[in-house]
Amino acid sequence: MSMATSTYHHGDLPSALRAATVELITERGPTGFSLREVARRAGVSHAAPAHHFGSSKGLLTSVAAEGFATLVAAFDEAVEGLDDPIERLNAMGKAYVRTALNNPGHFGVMCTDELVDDADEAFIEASVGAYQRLLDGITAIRDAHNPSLDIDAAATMTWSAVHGYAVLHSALPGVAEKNERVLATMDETMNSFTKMMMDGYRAR
Amino acid sequence: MSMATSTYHHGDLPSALRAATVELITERGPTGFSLREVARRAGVSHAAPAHHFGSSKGLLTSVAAEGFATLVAAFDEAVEGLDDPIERLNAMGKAYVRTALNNPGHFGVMCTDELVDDADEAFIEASVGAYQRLLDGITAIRDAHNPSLDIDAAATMTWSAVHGYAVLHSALPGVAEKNERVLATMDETMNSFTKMMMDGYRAR
DNA sequence: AATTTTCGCTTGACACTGTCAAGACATCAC
DNA sequence: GTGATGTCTTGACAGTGTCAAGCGAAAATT
Repeated sequence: MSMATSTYHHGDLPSALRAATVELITERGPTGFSLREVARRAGVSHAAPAHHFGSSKGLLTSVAAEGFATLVAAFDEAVEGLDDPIERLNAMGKAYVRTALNNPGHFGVMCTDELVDDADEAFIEASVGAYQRLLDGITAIRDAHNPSLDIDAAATMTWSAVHGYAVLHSALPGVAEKNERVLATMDETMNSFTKMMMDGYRAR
Repeated sequence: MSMATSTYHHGDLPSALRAATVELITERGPTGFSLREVARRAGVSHAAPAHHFGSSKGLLTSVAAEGFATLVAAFDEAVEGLDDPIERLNAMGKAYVRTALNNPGHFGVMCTDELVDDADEAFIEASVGAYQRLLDGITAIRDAHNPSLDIDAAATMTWSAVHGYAVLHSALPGVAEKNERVLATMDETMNSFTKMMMDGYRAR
């Protein structure tokens, strides 16, 4: 047989372990993560994860890469059909915060870089892919509104602002209460961000 | 006798434990932190920290509070003698990033909120004190430049941008190499941030 | 001055953690 | 069928946070 998700004894243990990891971190936060508890939830022995991911860092890195891939997909979906560069950047900002708050298990790992192996290929590819989306967005704004815009500075500030907002406003654990409230007001906040930043990015 | 720093057997064990914690986290990152290793470095038994701080969370909360107090002091020192509101906010932004990168042991704990007890009094006081400095700075800009500026939105974005910048650019461990390079270019980056944001905050 | 209480800290134990080496065992290639 | 491969288990190791009990010095009380 050739089911994509079926390999050997378990079926697709790596994916099951990632899923259990996300579930566990969503419940207890990155601190509450434990390789053995993940193994327990996946119904395998305590040393099974190490076989696939080497160490706990390997597993978390894989989860982080998955998170960045999700983010990239969210970016692409958010800008679909939008032409105006400012609208596109605004949509990406909202998509970033929304993805972060809706996937707290992933997000918590993605942005605590000491949990992650920066040299991992899949991780690098997904994360630079995400940043590239932002750079493209800023470049489009430069082309449309302000030829002398410093793309790196603008990109750094944009990413910092949105990332900082998400970090400061995502609570983990205890997602339900707080994150939903933030999501409710997030659109308006992002609109403010966009307006304030765009006034700066545009030529005067 | 009545030496302020001398209490009992050790002298001032709580402070010594905080110092050892900062040292340890600077070396190995928040993940590498261990209550027993801290006790070892302070030269006391493995359960001594719990006696003063209850749990590892208590110790880390105390370290975080110390970090916010340091930040408040850095804010106040940075704006001293400056009158122009924009200059003052710019100086505060630089002070934030500088403090974060120069005190990575503290900063790492301050901004991973699951390590910290949000209900701790000293922690609350120090952290809202820091945020209040920012609010005051934004308010001054509103008064001087733009009566209709939304203070909360501007404050959120400012804090997010600066915090996000610090988070994304502080490496831990491995401080020496990276953080110094960031610090070298940080002033210029913060000036860009200020310029871009101020164009947005000012009335058009 | 003697004695009790208080407080700082130690000791020992518990269940838990990540990682490593060795083995079991199903599948695949041949 | 036989060996090789890769998946997973088992067992052990040192290390962890936290708890209960105990020790001994200082302070308070008498």
